[in-house]
Amino acid sequence: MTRPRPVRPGRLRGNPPGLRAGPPGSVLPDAPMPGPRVRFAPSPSGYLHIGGARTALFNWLWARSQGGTFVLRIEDSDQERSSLDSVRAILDAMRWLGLDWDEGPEVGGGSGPYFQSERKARYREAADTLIRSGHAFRCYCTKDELDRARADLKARDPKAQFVYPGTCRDRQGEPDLPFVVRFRAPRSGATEFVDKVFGPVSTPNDVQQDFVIVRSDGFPLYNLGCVVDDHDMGITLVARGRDHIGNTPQQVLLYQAFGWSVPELAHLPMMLSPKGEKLSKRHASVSVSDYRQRGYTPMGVLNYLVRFGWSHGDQEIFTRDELVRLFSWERVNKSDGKFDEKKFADVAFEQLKQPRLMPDDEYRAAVRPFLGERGLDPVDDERLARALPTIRERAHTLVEAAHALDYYFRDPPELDEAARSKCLTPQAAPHLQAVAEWLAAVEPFDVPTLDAGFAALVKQRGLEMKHVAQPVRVALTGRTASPPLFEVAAVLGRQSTVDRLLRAAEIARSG
RNA sequence: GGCCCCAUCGUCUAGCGGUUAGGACAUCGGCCUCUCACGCCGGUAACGCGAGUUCGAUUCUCGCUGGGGUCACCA
Repeated sequence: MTRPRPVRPGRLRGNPPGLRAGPPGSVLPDAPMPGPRVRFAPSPSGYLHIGGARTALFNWLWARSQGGTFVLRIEDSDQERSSLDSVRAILDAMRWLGLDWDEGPEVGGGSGPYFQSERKARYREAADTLIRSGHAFRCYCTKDELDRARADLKARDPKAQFVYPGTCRDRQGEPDLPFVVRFRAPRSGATEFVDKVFGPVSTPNDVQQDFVIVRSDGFPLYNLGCVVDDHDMGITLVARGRDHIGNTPQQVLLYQAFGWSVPELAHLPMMLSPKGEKLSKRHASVSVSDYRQRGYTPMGVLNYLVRFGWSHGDQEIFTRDELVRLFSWERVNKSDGKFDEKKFADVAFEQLKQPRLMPDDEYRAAVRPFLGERGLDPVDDERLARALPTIRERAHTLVEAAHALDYYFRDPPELDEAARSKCLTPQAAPHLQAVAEWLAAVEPFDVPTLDAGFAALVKQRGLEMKHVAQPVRVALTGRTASPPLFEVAAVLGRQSTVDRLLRAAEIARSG
């Protein structure tokens, strides 16, 4: 159901030749795809935030489940805060998560450009339309004047809320002064919309003020850019975090002023910090790339995120296709939730652990970079394939998996000092020697035979299993914790197993 | 403070008038065992409060309380 979309190489900005759109607002005749058009519109002022990823996911799921179109738009109208590095980081994280976009940076599409910084003329044109129709006006008040007025009011009445006094509402043109464009907000009545998640929402207009839609530098403000782009790009449903529900009335007002129909709206409950505040990096890792580095898988991340506000009975873990098949707005919750790293870790582990959800070959490919980070590269794929089943249930992340696999690929294994001093003692030396000699000759060299033979050997020497097993474990793995002894030995093979035991016996003898 | 929104275990949630209020994480016991895990069994733990509506409210309505969001030439 999910369609992998090859991403075209090329310039980061703009569209590949041939995909360049006509004037904004037009749709290429050969482009139409049925179904809803949704978008994710991050602001490139940092990494991809985990909450943003959740928003992107819900949009993506809706597009994919309906055979619609997922548009990625970069809201970089604030030049101060935007950076190309951030754009790269966001695109990279989106791809890693498998949230592929049908239109947007690097893939083009029929309603670009997809960077707001390249659409300035269009916003200006839209603002002029509003000025001509009387829905907006030029305001020559400077930021300093307004700030001063704000401060004065605050001094007189600390509780009062400053609202733009309408100074320039009916002022005649003063061509040589810098200006912002303000929307002429209604002062009576109410603005209403129906949210797919929250239902009807109504806000009285008397709390509305003449909000700025174009800055003095000519760049649009969020509400204008958002409305114009969503309209021009043919967006049929806007899904975003609930922190945006408050300026939705302003956007509705803009749609009405333009004479455009309002797209469907769906606001998502917020992901709050464990303490119930707005989630920020003070509380937890909030960057998608952090989880990638920690050895979480894309589906591990997505599974945690999707249950945040959406559910399907008691099911906890889903495949990508299941999510696409099952997702619906009816199942989206209204109440905010708190981010829980422990639960996140468990969901990620659950996803990683089950071969049904993470096939062995995928797992091997995913863990390789982490082995590489440990200096284990290249590794023998055949051995990796045999080693993997022994550690899967022991590794909660790919980082842990790489650690758990380490001694299979490092010869001799790294010897933990505490393990050495505790287990490789002079008393243990003869036992290690005996086990080595037995293993050198035992036939066949397989797990059941080895298990049985070892038990017999221990008994014959009048010892207890636990006293011999640990030295052997340290000999084979360098550690006191590992998969069952002979599962390790079977992966290592006879030669390597015997070598490690003899070497350990040697170390043990010298104390 | 104005406006908007929300309300089931500590957390994520199931529930859509009648249930011993279910699952998962976390937590606490126990089992399994060559270590570590995995797994399994069991325990503690929730409908914020008050009015209605109803034969009957966790579920519907209102109020209260609590929590969150938002009030920029950020998005």
